[in-house]
Amino acid sequence: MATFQERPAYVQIADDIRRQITDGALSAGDKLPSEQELMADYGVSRIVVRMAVEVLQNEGLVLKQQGRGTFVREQRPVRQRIMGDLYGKRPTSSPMKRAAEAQGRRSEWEYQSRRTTATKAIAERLNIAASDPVMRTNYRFFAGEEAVMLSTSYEPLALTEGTPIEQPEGGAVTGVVPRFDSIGLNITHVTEDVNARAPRPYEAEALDIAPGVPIMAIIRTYFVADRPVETCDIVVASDRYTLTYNVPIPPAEAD
Amino acid sequence: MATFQERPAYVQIADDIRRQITDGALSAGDKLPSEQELMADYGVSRIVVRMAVEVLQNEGLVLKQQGRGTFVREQRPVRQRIMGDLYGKRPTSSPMKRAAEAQGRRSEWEYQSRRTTATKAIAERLNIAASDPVMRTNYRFFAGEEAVMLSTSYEPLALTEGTPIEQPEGGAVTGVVPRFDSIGLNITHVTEDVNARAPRPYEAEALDIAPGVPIMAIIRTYFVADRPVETCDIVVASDRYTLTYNVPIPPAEAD
DNA sequence: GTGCTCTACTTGTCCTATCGAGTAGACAAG
DNA sequence: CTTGTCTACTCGATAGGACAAGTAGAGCAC
Repeated sequence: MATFQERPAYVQIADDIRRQITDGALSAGDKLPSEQELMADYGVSRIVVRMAVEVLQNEGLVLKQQGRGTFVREQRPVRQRIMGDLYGKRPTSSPMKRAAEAQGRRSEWEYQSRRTTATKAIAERLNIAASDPVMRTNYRFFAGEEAVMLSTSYEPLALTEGTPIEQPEGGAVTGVVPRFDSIGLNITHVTEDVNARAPRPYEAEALDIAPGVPIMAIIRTYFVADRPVETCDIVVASDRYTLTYNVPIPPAEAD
Repeated sequence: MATFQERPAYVQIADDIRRQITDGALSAGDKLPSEQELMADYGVSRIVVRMAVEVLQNEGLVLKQQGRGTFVREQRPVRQRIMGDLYGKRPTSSPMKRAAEAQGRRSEWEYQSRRTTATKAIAERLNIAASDPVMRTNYRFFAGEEAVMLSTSYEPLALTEGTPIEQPEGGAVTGVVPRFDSIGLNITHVTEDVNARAPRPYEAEALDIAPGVPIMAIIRTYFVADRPVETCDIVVASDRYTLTYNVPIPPAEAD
């Protein structure tokens, strides 16, 4: 019997509009027909066209604006965040500052540091005991007016307490590597665990993230040999940032 | 007058359920109340509870299943894809194979190679002329039964034509680095540009991606000094993979 | 010209309703 | 005990309607 299962109308309409976007019949900035027009064009009720357009918005292809209409989104992750691209040079400032300066932008950020104790998850990442004291710093990075990156860093106070770098910001030296260099802890490598997910509501608000745009969540940890000295949760909007990693391939060993 | 703008009912209901999930009142695998129950609980119509639950599904927090109910999703990116963690050893097989073997899984993949010409975008990445001949290979990688990664690689035929590695797969040597080693091109480094976005419909189907789960799109390019020799588009589901990068920090230069 | 209001158009929110389709458990038939 | 069927419950798709709220342009008052 195998009744041919017809695909839902809203899916077919979404497919049709998506094809127009990928084919270029509709390009970035163009206005889609209004809901009334789409209802007439496809001969369906309003809920169907709303579901179709919502599919496209969740795919990040269009942006609905109340009172104005629905518009094809621009696809443009303009900024780059570069890791492992130091060309053999040890950094003398923070990665954020370097990336901004490389693109001729002023870098600006807000921060708030606070003494606290490690949660279980943070303790595990720093290889310390849960409830050991840490310095937690919340950052908001800006490019011009808009916030582009959120970050929360954790440093074990066992390492920094009483040193000039106990406070991550406001001292003479900026950047994790130079700061730890200044107290004789020479960072050897950094790991980044990258994942993507939909933004939490407060992240969407803080970073002004459009519907349908996921965020990239980075867990970064600095090491001195095998000992973690700083770990950090970073959140960036995927429509504004591309993460770039440059990984050297070591030469073959001589046997 | 400043009429206090009450937030929409469906947003408030979504907030309430989200809070129950983050607080642990509802944990992974738990079933949410049915739409009928939620209608009664909150005193709203069905469309409102459906909109509320849809918000949560788009955030990746719950999964709706027709005929069964709505369930809190598990948050568990189990697999890791590790780059730059070679501990000084030049790889002798593909990264995919190494990651699978490190976790005790068999690695399996399908592929299809085809001679074609470079598109403008690919030509730019390989630093060749548009419409120069390239070998394109589509991959689907599996872990057990499920597909976990899609990949499309491009190699300039100007480099490989007539050599034993003209076909990326099926030869004696596997993995990009060993293959190019075998024809005397010693890869020096690899760059990866990472971005996140909602899956395209065919990607969602091929990788069996649940609603609300974004993908990570990686552009990987292998270089011999400054010359690109292979470039590749990789797509992985963000609920199954974490990308891990290990970046060495070079020692300070002696002045 | 400047500023205001009015209006038409757009999407947002929410309602009642109906039928379809997938699931799972109860239960009867074998 | 196994198998098939029936049924209650679940979410999916769609119709048609109402009013709210944001936008932009026309046109009027100054």
